[in-house]
Amino acid sequence: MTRQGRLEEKITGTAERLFAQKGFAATGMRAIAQTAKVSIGAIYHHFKSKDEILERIMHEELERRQRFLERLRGQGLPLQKQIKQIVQMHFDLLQEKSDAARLFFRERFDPSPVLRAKIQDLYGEVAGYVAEIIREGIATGEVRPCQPLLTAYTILGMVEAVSLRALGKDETAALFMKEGPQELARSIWLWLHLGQEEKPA
Amino acid sequence: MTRQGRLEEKITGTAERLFAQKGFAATGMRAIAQTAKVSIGAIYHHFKSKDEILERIMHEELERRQRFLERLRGQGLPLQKQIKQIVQMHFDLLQEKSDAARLFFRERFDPSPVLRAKIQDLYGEVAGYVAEIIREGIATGEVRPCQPLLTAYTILGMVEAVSLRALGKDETAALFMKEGPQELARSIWLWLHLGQEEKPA
Amino acid sequence: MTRQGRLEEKITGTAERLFAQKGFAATGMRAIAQTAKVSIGAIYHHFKSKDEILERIMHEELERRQRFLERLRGQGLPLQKQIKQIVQMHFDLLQEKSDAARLFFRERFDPSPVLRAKIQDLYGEVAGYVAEIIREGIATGEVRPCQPLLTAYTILGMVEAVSLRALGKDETAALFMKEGPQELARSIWLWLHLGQEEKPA
Amino acid sequence: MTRQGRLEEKITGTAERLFAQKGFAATGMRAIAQTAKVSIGAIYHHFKSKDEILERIMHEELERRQRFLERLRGQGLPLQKQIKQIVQMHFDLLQEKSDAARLFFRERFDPSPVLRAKIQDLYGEVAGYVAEIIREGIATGEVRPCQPLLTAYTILGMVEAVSLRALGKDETAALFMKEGPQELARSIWLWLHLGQEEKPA
DNA sequence: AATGAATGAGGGTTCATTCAT
DNA sequence: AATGAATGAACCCTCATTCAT
Repeated sequence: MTRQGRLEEKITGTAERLFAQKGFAATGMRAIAQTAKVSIGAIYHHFKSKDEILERIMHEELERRQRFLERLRGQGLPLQKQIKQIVQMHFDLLQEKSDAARLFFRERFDPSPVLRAKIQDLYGEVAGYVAEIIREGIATGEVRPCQPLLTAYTILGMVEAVSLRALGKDETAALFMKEGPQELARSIWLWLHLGQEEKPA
Repeated sequence: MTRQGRLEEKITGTAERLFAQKGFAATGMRAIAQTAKVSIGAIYHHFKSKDEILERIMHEELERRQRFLERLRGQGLPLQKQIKQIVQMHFDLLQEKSDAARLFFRERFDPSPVLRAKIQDLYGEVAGYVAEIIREGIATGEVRPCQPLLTAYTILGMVEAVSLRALGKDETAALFMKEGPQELARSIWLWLHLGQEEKPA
Repeated sequence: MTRQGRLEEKITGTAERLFAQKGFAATGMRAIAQTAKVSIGAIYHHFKSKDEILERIMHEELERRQRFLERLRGQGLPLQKQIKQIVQMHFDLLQEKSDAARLFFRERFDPSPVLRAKIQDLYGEVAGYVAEIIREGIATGEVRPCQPLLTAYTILGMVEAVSLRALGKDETAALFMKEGPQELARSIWLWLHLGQEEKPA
Repeated sequence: MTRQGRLEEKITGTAERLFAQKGFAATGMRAIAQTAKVSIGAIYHHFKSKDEILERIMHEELERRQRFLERLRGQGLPLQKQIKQIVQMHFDLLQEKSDAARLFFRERFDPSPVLRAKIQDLYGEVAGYVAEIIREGIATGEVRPCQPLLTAYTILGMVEAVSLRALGKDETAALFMKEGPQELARSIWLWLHLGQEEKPA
């Protein structure tokens, strides 16, 4: 059992890295086998197909995010704190498993319809959760009136754009990785919160 | 000349559609040739490689945006109006050539390093233009102090996230396509414009 | 192991024949696979490329000659006998593996620069050994003074010209195959040995 | 007419060079067309096929040698002089049209059966002529007893080996080109002539 | 559980040649 | 006479996957 887990992790870990570096389509099973120092037969013993490897990696990554959101939901934190936490989670996962994040950015469209649907569902779930927060904020008067779901997508877009840039290797990327979370959380809160005073002005 | 142009357009048009649907890597030259009702040889007569087809499509699409921005620059519109126009353009092109847009969202990471560099360059130009607008806004006091280029990337990220969702086929997508432009333009303006009064608070 | 060796031999054997008949460039991998009743994939499992097949054939053939020469070297035969043996070996290998010999005559110029260099190196080794014999002959006074390496090349040229003609299917070829070895050995010895008495004349 | 000739020469000249450099199979029609600054259509207007280009080049080169031999035959020169002339011709043609010579060495086996037969015929003719000279020499006692045709092939082999080496670009090649003809002519004569005194010894 | 030899369809690309202009 | 766009078979090679061991 432990042995099994070890081998599977070795495979998914290697695949994650290679897929992130060269892309799913461009990474061959032979490359995975050789890099992971495992026989091709062994891979097929644990995974039905190449698609399944990607699926397993993505699935795990998605679950991680879902678990986080569920935990967050139960804590009843104030709105501003929740936003901060969501942004922070994004960057934490980015640093902790940058390959998985990179892979996530790349292969959002490529995989099998099943997996693609799964990914879009999760994305929708995250967006829905954020929209819910916004909706509540509007109700309590903390947030200016707006289309909640659309605004949620907009916020996720901002976070993603900055994350993506933060994955680079230059100084700007380093700066983004370091200051991105606070700056974004502050900006977003500002933006949601303050808008309401502006209209009359 | 006209004949040549026709054939090349037939090829790029078909390729654009297939690449957008199945992905660049998963689309074979044979598939392009058969779908476009053209011989493989003819394709290679006009394009050096499969990469060059993608390159040409991307190049044209990005040039379209550049041309628009240049025209916009010459009109001397007020800042808020310019932002609105840029967001609107994004959505217009999205509706007019949804395949190209979809393709652009996919293959930003996949193609050969050369092509990737080219795409990033052209993308950088668009971002640069937006940054320039922001810079001017800061100078006139209309925009709160910020790093213009990074803010530009953030804005493009917002627009992209909403655009991407708008490409779907459900109700939400329709809603985003319809209300996205105004809502985004308003949001972005708000965000850029308002921050400055907040700091002292 | 045995299985592997069998398959590789089947491939090289078939390739040897086809290359010799139609030429390296004109022989396709499909033709080799079909003739050898082996899948294309199997060929590529054992050989990195088409070039490598040729390389392996050539290498083996040249090694065969090298092994012979090494054995010969250890026997300490008189010079005239050694020459006779070398010529005889040439013709024996010609009869035993006429395809390989034919192939050798063709493709000396065609293959990739890398392979060409390899072939020339191995050829050079054979020539070097002959040159060594000549050098020893000069030292003992049995051979007239001459540039040993160049004389070696000349000798190999003589043998090759006759061999090549002997590969045909007519009467002359049969005659050459039968009388070539003795006649050549006699001629070469004569040529090397006798020159020295002439100069004074 | 003159125009035609010019264009055809331009094509054969270019092809000769390219075939000699990269080999017949590896040289494409497009490469010939571009290098010769001629359209592909124009080539096909003057030559039925790629094979025909090679055929025309070879044919011309072969005829050149035949004409020489016929002229030589009519002159009734002494044996030694004839050998010298034949060797000299070989080297003259080598220097004058080194590409054609190189090509001749390469593509002796590759071309169509028709052309291959033609080449072998000429080779046989040259050998036959040399054999005839030897036969006469034996009759007059100037040459030691030997198998004339076999000896002729041997001689041609020597000349070829040295020629081939002389086509290189190093110092040895230069030396061979310069001294090869005399040295070879002397060696061969020596060899043919002197052998007879040896046997009794 | 684990191996890696074997499969063969399909990949992108090149080629000599044709033919409408 | 001359052009070069168009053809499509064939090129070498890679691939995910299977299966006997």
